[in-house]
Amino acid sequence: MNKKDAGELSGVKEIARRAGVSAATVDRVIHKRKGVSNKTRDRINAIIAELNYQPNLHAQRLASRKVVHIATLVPESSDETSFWVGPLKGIEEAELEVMQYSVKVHKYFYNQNNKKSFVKQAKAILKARPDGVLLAPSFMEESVHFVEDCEAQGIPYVLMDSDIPGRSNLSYIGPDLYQSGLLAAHLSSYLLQEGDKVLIVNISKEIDNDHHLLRKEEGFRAYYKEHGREGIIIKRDIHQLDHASIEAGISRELQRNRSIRVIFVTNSRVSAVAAYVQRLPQKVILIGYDFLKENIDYLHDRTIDFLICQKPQQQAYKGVMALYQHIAFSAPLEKVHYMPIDIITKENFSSYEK
Amino acid sequence: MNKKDAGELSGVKEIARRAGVSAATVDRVIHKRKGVSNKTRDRINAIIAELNYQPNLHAQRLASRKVVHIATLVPESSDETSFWVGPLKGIEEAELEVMQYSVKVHKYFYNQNNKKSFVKQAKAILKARPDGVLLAPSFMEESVHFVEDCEAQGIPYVLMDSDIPGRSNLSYIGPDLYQSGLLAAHLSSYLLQEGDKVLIVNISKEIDNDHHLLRKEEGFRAYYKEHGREGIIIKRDIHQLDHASIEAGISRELQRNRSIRVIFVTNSRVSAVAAYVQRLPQKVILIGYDFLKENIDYLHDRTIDFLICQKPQQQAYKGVMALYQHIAFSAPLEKVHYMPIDIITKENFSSYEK
DNA sequence: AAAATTTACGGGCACGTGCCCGTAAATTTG
DNA sequence: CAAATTTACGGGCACGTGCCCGTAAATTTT
Repeated sequence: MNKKDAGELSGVKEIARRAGVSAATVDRVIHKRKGVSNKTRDRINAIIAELNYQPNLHAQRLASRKVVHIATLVPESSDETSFWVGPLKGIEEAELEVMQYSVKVHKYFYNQNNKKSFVKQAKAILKARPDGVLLAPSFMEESVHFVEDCEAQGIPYVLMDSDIPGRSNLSYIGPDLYQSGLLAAHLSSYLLQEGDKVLIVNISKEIDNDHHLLRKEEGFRAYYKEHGREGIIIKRDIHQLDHASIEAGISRELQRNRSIRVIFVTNSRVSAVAAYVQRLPQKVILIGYDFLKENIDYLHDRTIDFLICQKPQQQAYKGVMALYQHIAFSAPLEKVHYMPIDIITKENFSSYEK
Repeated sequence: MNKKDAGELSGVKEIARRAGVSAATVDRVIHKRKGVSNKTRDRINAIIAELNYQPNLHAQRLASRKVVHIATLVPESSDETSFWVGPLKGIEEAELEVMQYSVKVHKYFYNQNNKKSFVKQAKAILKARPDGVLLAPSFMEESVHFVEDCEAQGIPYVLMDSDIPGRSNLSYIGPDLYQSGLLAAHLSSYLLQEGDKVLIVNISKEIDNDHHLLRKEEGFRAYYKEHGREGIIIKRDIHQLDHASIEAGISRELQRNRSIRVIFVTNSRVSAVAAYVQRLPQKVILIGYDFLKENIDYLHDRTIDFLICQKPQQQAYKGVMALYQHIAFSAPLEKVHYMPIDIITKENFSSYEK
């Protein structure tokens, strides 16, 4: 680690020297503040372009006396699913990393089965006027509303886990749900023998509003349609989340159709299905979603064969970081950032990075 | 973005105030320099612990007048495989990110088929005395030697892509090769019907020295051994890299054994196998390694069914960054950091993050 | 043409840390 | 016990940027 060759100055001072002005004037040009004659401004801008000046982020952040406020709005983790523990960890990881640099993260939570709680929290955020918002939308109509309010107030926001269909021009970090369904279909296609059937299972209180499930199912069906084998798909919607209802739904389908060999559960509730499937005499292949304790347990004893996962923790982490970079350093917000689609099996789950 | 509530000081100055000394003295304690009485040192250390003081990295980096030199030693990308383009990109990505902060990355390359070139480059690095080294080892004996020299000179180093078997206590970022073979076996097990066989293909000039291939094969075999089905495995080593030799090797096995249904190629040369398999009348399932243009093309037309991949670009990026963090901020070097094992198919390759 | 205002710019401090240099006080040496 | 040396500490500048404040010069108003 050698000493730096000192001597020539760099950054704003170097620009100032070349332009024959003071650093303060260069600063005014960079920040587009007034108080500089057009002539000087042009001269300085030319030099900035010529040197391809990039500000030193360390110095910038150090000198800035601003506190950045970021608000996050995600579901609280419930008994029904521990999925949201992951994103929360991601948020906290990011928080820990940036908090010593004058950034505050304000965490808001809503109940996934309760629209009102979402609206209430959204209102609270708007009142607090943060510098940026990370949102995991669940209730489509209300989410659209909230996002519009943010735009009206000029608050940048990032969506995660699920986008809002039909709306472009916003920043999204999360899975490509359609591709994810396609992939599940591709995987399952290898496992089917002549005459076998596939059962798609949607488990949600509001399936019709659940963009997540619907989009995955679309992708899944699209694959078999492309291959002219739509006929082998059977589908079952289950609107109650308790184990008894789920078991009843699945067992009915299995009795009705003996040749079901693969079950594709479109979300993380796959463990509830596994609890039933485990007790069956015949082997049924189970494909589901998300790296959760309860799912991994069934993966471990091979009741669940594949889990598809999209790094929920990293999603949230990246969401917060992207916002921070955008606000603090005016870095551009990527329009869409699809997370990789990971396939987890008994063999590789131990090295899976959340 | 509000103004920060000014008033109370923070960092070193706050510690100094509480201890009733100057900031310079605190600084001496932090950096373990002499010139402080034991009494004062203890008092200051207590306060540091109490406040859980973490230095401001922005200020630290800004104030430091050191230039950090990092050397990287990886294979040059050849006609035979474009694999090393990925890691190189990762290195350059990291370089771009840190170069404005007084970090210089010096890139050295060797020819994978030429031990001497490796030794020569290694020597050149030692002579340049960098602050850290990122190494992708190929020739085991020579790599061990190089690593020992680094240790002797006190230069921290990180291995990537392949570790050195039997040596612990070094930093490694890359795949868990054994697990990777296990996973391939698990995948393949779903695709086999009664009576089918699996063909393992190793393609390398120095198979016996190639830790990569051997370790993957071990994992693969272990899976079938565990399930009492070792008998279905057939193996073929191919020592020449040209297409004709590869084709000859594969076709011989296929003729000898008509029930081969799955071919597992233990490295990125799978595309050469695909070129042959594509022309066969029957469908053979192909599993191979690495996200390369030539492999993706065959994935796209479904000649290759699965590619296993371990984010080569990210490996290199993380390697450089880990070194930088370690040297510049004396962050700890993780002993082992296994990259996730990703399964790439036609459906998900477009969202794969290298 | 003098006064009031606006424009255009420079000086200088602050952010938190690293580190050189100067100097009283403590200790060792003659 | 004075002189030489060592120890223990404080002062202060630098890193590159942000931004407040002061002030000549240019422009407008009376």
